[in-house]
Amino acid sequence: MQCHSSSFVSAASSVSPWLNTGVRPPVSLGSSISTSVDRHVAAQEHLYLEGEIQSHIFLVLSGVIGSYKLLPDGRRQICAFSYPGDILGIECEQWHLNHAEALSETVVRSIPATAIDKLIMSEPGFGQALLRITAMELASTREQLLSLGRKTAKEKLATFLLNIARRHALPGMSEAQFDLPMKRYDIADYLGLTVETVSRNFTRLKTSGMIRLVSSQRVQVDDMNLLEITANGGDSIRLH
Amino acid sequence: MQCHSSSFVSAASSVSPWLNTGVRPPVSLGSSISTSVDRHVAAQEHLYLEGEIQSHIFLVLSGVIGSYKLLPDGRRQICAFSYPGDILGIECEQWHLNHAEALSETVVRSIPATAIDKLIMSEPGFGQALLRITAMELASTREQLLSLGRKTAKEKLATFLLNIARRHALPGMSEAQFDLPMKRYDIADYLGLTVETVSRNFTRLKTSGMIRLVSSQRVQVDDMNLLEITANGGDSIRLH
DNA sequence: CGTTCTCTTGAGATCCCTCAACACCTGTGG
DNA sequence: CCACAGGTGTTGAGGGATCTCAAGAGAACG
Repeated sequence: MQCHSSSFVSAASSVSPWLNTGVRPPVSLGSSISTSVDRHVAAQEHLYLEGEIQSHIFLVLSGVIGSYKLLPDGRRQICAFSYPGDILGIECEQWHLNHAEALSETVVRSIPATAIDKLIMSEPGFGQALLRITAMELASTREQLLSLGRKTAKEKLATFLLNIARRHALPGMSEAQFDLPMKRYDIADYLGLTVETVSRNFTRLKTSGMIRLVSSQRVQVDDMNLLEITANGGDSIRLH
Repeated sequence: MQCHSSSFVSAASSVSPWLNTGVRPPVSLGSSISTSVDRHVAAQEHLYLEGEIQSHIFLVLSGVIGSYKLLPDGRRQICAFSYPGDILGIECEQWHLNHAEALSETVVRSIPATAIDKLIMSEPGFGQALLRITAMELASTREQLLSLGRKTAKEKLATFLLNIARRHALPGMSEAQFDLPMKRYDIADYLGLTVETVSRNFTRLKTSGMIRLVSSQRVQVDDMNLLEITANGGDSIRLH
């Protein structure tokens, strides 16, 4: 289930000021990492478990990985979905602080931690790239905090769909239609809701004319504008 | 209201592998930064606003800073409290992605972004220290996601109090009693609740014998063990 | 063409929110 | 010294969004 690859990500990030100066180019990691390995991961298979020593970091090539935490009684919170192009597994400790599970059939490129360490020390721009990746992850996690803490179920779902739509709009692809690579149960655990509430709110978004479900896994956005307004709570009449 | 200081944080972090090898020392930033300035900030005063260009990063010396996001209708989510010793203001963009407000009278050391950039490029261990700080911030934000998404009000408050107690236990201080440097309203916006619910659950924790309120701002923990169990949902009988 | 998994829909229960009143504290001015 | 005002915290009553429990509808697969 493994095939070797000679390079990690093609473009190397240059050495440049991190904070205040200069343009911030899209992040891409290091130069050639001869030890990286592409690995096929079946749906439901785990990449790592909480508490395990962090031996690799991963670049998602296809599919989705869910990083999640559990409470003792089984309640689950998915902290992040990692889509193709995303990096996961960078931790502040030597062991992993959450579980990582493939939510669909997935291919990841796994890079040994030792290789990362070498690059950090040898290639000056590499550490900056890692910092930028981590800071971006932090920013989107904070965005998710706002969603979990202060948005209604309908707003949460609209926000989630909007984010996926935008991510799909990157190349020349239409942002109007896309696949949801994860199950309703996973969406629920990401949004801090139950499956039933997620399903009910899909229906509400359909009824409001924002989206259609081509299939239960494929979404067609009919009114991107209204979806965006809904995501930010703009359709509710709240005075404050 | 400003007094100059000659150094930022005394200890310099050394150049060492980031990921898998070696011990991970407690983080401390850079060597002498001659341009850093200590600044007194009144309660309710803002350090920066969302969208502003990021000109400085800040080290909290005393008090608390709240980093928060707003929805158009005024709903607020505090993403993080920054206590003495914490760094805030590291962003993945050139502008700030959230507001930062002093929640009590506060003193911060502000370091110009230009100085940070110089250190990143000149001192090899510095970028690693920033990376570790950001990764730690990400880890605690994910912990907060679990709280917001999956915990009950009582569990959220217990988790919050437990975290503060642990933070205060660091030197030789007792973790049993401490001040809450922020208002109920801020705690509510941090936990995704209303002030009333926060207040009611303070009462519930009191009634359960876990804590006492010396004053409304000062907490005495009587049963740390039970508090911890409550924080992780262990006192509710849930089978799953 | 069952079996299983997933998704949707319904009905009732529950936790938290909303609205409201009151208690407490502090500072101010009479 | 007291009256008052404003900010803060607590408590109560009722309502509503989401959860729980339950059943049925679709889709995937051997």
